[in-house]
Amino acid sequence: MYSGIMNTPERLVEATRELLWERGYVGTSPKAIQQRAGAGQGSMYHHFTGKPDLALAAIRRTAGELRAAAGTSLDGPGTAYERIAGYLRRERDVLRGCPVGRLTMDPEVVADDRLRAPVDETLDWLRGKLAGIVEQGRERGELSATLVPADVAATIVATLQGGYVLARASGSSAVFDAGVRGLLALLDPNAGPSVEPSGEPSAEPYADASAEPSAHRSAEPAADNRSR
Amino acid sequence: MYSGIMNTPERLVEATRELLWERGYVGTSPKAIQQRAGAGQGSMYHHFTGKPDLALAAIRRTAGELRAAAGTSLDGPGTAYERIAGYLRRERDVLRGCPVGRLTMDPEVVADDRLRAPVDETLDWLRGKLAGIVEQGRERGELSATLVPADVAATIVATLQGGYVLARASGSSAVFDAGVRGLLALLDPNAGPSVEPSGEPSAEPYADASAEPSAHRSAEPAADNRSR
DNA sequence: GTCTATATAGAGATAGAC
DNA sequence: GTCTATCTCTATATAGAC
Repeated sequence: MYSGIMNTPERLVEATRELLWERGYVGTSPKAIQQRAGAGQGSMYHHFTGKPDLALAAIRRTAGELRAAAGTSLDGPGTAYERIAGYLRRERDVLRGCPVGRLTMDPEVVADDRLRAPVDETLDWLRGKLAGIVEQGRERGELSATLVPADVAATIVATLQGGYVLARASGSSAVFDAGVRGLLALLDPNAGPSVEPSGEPSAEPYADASAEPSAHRSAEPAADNRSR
Repeated sequence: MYSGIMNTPERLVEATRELLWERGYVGTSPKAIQQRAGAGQGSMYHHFTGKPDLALAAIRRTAGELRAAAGTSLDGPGTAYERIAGYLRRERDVLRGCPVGRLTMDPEVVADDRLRAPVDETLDWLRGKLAGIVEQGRERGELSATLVPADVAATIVATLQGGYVLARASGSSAVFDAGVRGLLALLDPNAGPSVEPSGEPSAEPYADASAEPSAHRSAEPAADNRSR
C-alpha cells in the first residue's frame, strides 16, 4: 500500500514493478497489484487494458532506470578497467536479483515479443556500452589488444547476471562478489604474468582448493552489497 | 502424455521436471503435471503429498543429472584450460536455460530451504570442481599463478548462468557463445601479452566496437548449441 | 475515475468409491 | 493404485452503478 503521493496509474505501475521483481510475471496476479497499489479492480482496468499492458509499462520503466544507473557508473572518468571495475563493484541488492534479467526466466515474457523487447534492448545496450569501453581501453593500451570487445562485453554482463543466480542459490552475496573478483583479476592489466614460467607449485594462501563443496575461500571482502 | 513405459510416479516426476524447466515452480500447476504425466489427481496425491513434495523429487533428479553431465566433461583428460573449455563449449540447449539455475528466480523455491538445498548444493559442487581444476592448472603452470581458484570458479559458473539469461533475452544463443569466447580468451595462457606496449590503435577486424545496440560482432562460430 | 457485482476458469487439495 | 466428485480460493477479467 502506497502513501497517497502518486496518482493511481503511477501507483499501479510501481506496484507492478516491485511484484515483477519479487515474483516474476507468472507469479504476479492483478489482485496482488491492486492491493499493493491501494487501487480497486475498476481502476486498474480503467487505466490499463489488462495484466500484459500494465506489465509492459512497468518493464519499460524498470529498463529505463537500469540504463540510467548503469550509465552513471560507466560514463564516469578513469581508465577502461577502472570504469568496468566501478560498475561491477557498484552497490547492489544482490539477493533480489536483476529486475530486468530475471524476466528472461519468465516463459510468458520471453514468448511475448512486446514484453521481451525492452529486456532485450536493455541488455543489448549494456553490452554495446561495455564493448565501447573495452575497445577504447584496447586503443589506449589499457587492456590487452587481443581482446574481442563484443565477446568480453558479453562475458562481463553474463558474469553479473550469473552472479545473481549463484547468490540467490546460496542465500548470500558472497559468491556474487567472488565472481566479480575473478573477472576483474582476469581483466586486470596490472596482474601477474599470464603464466608462471613453470616450476614448483608455490605454496600460497589459496593452495588447498579441493573439489569439496562449500570449501571455497576468498580474498578481500569487496564492496558491501545493499539497496539498488 | 508419456508412452506407458514408466510407472506412474516416474511419469509424474518426469513431467514435473519438464514443467519446472519450462515454466518454473510458480508457473507449474498440479493439473498441468497430471495431464502431461497422463495421471489423475488421485494418483498424484497418492504418491506425493503435494506440489512441493513432487517438485523436490523432480529437482533432486535434475540436480543429479546435471552433476553427472558436468562431471563427464570436467573429469576428462587434458590441461586445466582444455577441460574448462570443453565444459563451456559442450553442446547445450541454450535457449531453454539451465534447469537448475532457473529455479533461483522462483521466489517459492528460494524461500523454501528444502527446495533450495539441491540447487545450492549442485552449484556449489560445480564451483568446487572448477576451483580444483584451476588450482591444479596453477600448480602445473598451465594457468596464471595469480588466479584465486574459488574466485575464477565463481566467474566461470556465473558466465554460464548469465549466458543463458542473455541468450533468452535476445532469443538467440549467439550471445551465450560470445560470453564463453570472451571468458576463454581471458583465461587462455597462450593469449597475447597482457597489455600492448602502447602504440597506435591497430586497425583490426573488431575495431568499430561502438556503443550502438545490436552492433556486436564476433569471431569463430563456436560449437553448435542444441539439446541438453 | 472509482467502486461493487458477477462470471468463467484454474489452482490446489480432500473424500471416498472402485 | 486409480478414478471421479467436491470444495475453497484465486486469476483474470467484464458490466454497470455512482
